[in-house]
Amino acid sequence: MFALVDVNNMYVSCERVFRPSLIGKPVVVLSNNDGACIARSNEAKDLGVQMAQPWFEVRHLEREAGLLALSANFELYGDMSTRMMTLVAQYAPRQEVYSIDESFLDFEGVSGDLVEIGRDMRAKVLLWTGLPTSVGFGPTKTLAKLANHVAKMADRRPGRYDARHAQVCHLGAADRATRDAVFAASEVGDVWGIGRRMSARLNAGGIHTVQDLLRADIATLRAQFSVVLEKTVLELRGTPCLDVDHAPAAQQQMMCSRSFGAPVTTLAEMVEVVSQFATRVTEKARQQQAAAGAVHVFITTSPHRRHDRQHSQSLTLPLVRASADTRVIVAMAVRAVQQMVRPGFHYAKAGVMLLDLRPQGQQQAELDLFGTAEAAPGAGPSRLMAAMDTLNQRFGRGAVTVASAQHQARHGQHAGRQQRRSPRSTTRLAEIVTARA
DNA sequence: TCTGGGGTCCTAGGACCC
DNA sequence: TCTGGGGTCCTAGGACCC
Repeated sequence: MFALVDVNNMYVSCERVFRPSLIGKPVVVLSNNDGACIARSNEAKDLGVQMAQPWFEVRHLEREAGLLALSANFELYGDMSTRMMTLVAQYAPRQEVYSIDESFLDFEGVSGDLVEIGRDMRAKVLLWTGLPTSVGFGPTKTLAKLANHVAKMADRRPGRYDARHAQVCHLGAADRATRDAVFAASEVGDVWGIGRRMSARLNAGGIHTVQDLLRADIATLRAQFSVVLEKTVLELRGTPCLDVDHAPAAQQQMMCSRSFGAPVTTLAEMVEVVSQFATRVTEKARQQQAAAGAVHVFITTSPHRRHDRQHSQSLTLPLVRASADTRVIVAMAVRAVQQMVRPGFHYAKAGVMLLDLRPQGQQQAELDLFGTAEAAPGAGPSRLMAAMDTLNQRFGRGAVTVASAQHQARHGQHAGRQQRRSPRSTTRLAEIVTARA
């Protein structure tokens, strides 16, 4: 039996732990430039705020309805996530950390009443971290996900699902009538793996609820959609197609991208920002002892500014030798933007992606054919890069960087607006919570 | 004025192989 | 006149996830 445990409205809940006055109020957490809502409290959802909705569209609710907005504080969320994951891992032999706020647990071989175990786990996470969670159990990951959705909705929207499912829902133990009631009350779009596009197509074919989907002919579904949907339906029927991935393979790619606080119009500015992104993503690669085989860079104007001339372009540059050296990656990224940036455009976003990641130091001997060995600083863990990482860790990001990123590091003009960020209470001593006597 | 930042997997089509 | 067929690998793009 599988469980899916996740934190309700994760980012908002993290903020509430340190600012209890936010409890019960409509709260959103904003993306990097304070641009869009990336997390909403239930109260904010009830006001009609949508996921990823631009802040300027809902800003009027600040006055009209007391909506509160905070800048994202990922350092805090990441740390809270680790605490919560460590706690729930103790309840089952195998865990897959699926996202910052979600974890699959495999209860194979565990005896006892799972609903009771789920309630105990919820209570402990709440007591020890302050984070409210929902727990769903099912014989497949997809059913555990659905059960989790039911647990949350039964708590939030009494009437849609049986109140007994609130907070902890076990679809694997439910009798047939109970399960059917859940399937009939769930829309296909509520199912893990069925997004907006597929929902629309399924709806057009008369399939609206999970019950409809389970009654449909699976071969036809596979032919008209894909094996992905076929697997999803099999999982909903109780046939496991997906296992808990407790030892995930190393990442294949990683990215650093950002929308700009102000449009970038010149090559010189673009070189600065992209150098910064390249620096950051290479740092991340080194943390995972990975080296990149290729660098992918993209730049784009804002598709939302309809009156602007649009330009989106990307370029992938292969590396002769895999590298995790900031100088090498920045040089490639700069070369890419030099080929792409055109005058007269207002660029709104750019990103640097490292592709074809492999363990650092794993070099193929035949590449030395090119005689690049002595000029290949990315070949192993470089002392220079290690020193740079240490300095930046101690003195703050950007303390030491490559020259082309320097201007940005000093001025941070494209670093983005983040005017509403809360203290990083659990990871910075200087920002620790003060209790009044 | 102002619109997130990460990832994964699957498929189709082309290049290339024998 | 008539010009193979099957396999693999790679890439781009699309769909999904949070």
